[in-house]
Amino acid sequence: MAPTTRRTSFPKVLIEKDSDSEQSSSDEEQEEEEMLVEEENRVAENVKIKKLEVGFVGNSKGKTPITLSLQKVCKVCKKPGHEAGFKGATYIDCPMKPCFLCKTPGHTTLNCPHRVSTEHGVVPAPRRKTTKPLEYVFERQLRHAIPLIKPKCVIPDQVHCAVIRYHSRRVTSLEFHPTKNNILLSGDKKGQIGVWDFEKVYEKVVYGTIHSCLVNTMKFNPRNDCMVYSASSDGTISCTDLETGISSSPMNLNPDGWQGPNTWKMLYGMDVNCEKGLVLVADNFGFLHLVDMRSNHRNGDAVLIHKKGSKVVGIHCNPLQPDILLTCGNDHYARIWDLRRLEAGSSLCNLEHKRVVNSAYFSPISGNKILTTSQDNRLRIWDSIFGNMESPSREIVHSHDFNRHLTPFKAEWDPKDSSESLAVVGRYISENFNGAALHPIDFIDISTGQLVAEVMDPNITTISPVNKLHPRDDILATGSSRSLFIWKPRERAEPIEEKDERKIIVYGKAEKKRGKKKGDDSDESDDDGFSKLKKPKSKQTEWKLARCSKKG
DNA sequence: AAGCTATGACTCC
DNA sequence: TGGAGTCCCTAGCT
Repeated sequence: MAPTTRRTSFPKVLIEKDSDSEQSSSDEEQEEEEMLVEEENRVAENVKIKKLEVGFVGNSKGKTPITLSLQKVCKVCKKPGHEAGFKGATYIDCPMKPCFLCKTPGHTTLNCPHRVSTEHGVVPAPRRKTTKPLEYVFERQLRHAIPLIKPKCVIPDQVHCAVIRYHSRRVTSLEFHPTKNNILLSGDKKGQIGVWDFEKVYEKVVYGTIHSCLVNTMKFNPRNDCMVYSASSDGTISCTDLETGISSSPMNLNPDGWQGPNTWKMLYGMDVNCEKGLVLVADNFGFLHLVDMRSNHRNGDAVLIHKKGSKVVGIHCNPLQPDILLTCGNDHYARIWDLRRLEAGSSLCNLEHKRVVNSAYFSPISGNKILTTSQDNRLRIWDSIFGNMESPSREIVHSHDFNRHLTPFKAEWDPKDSSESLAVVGRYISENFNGAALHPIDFIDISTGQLVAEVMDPNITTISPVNKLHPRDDILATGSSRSLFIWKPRERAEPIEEKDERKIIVYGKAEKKRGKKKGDDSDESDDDGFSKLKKPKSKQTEWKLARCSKKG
């Protein structure tokens, strides 16, 4: 049989035969075969072809040897002549594909005009002059509250402490305690919720029975900061007492258990409307549900707020007007609603995106701006909800690709920034930092698109999609894979001493494994994290061990 | 050390 | 409309 390989699926191993006794059954196949041969010949000049005799076929008289050509092809497009992948700590794109960063064809990430170097590329959306009365009111009444001169921002750029492999699955959500400055809550893919005092580092609790899968959002009860609401893909909202770990379920959308994927409801976006005493939560079928905080029971019927059957991933109540609601989801829209007259199709505004919208947040102080993160690798900013909402005020190209194995990236405002221009978001594509492929966490001035800072640590080689800035202190919390990190400004972060187990705690299986043969690791003890090329992933969590193993 | 797999959006037919 | 197939930088385990 002749190989019936399609051109688009060029094989890594070709079976060549010396005899051409068999003809292709169709012209198309023949043509394809010719193209393959042509390509092979062309590439043979550049790429070494190893030939390997593996056996014999044919009749008993003259056995014809099968020769395998191990020809190097691009793992992305399966075509020869180039190769995509890591060269050391630098990733080489496949030139046949559109740019991995801005998604436009004609160039690769390496020479993309939007490549993060000193600044992000900004695509200014057309800013139409409007004479809307609301915008006028905004200019008169609100603009003065926003300082024109931006305050100097302090970037938490050094890891202060960490718990490695704190969770048994990847971290999906983070939340700072509203009053206790040192408490960080973290939810994971398994449904566990961690409570960590990051100043006492070892003081941590993991509640493992609150949910059975992904903790998508956590919000504190504004009237009782000991209680936290959590929305999960198990279809429940839980209300948990952080002191005791005892939780109740004010809502369970899957009371009959698993009846198949078509009926299983999952809860994603959630927020609290303190004025009305409501918890608002949305599901994967496009519906919004309300829970009364006093009675801890459902309030009214579900309302369809996004395309039926599509996932609603984000809900945010306006900080100044809690009845104004911002939602976003898989139907490629962020939508603004008025809670006082909420019904299907009654949105005040629909903000169109090219792909799924991972998050949409009002600005934290005035509530007048909107920042969205979309899977088309763009952050979008609307400068005034009273202004022209037809198109965003700015689009910032930023690498935060969708990847089914990662928690979706969400750009988050700095709640302390009075100018409402600083946002933090993890970066997907890695950069070669002194020979290590690292995925930094970016601080972006969303009023200009400028990259204010990119923070990274040689020990964190995993992508950090979950980030939260502290409501009062200059602290950044990061969830990266199963680990948590607390960042502080370099001048204020206590340097982590070698052998310092007070600041970096390592949990998990690999530690035990490595612990047994700790002595064997002595030959790695000169590993400073920057000394090699792209470090193996397994090195990520060897932080403490790498430091501890430095002796003398 | 290579291979497996958890898993989701999107496109195509 | 829905099912099958595809997919570029994952992370962790065997």
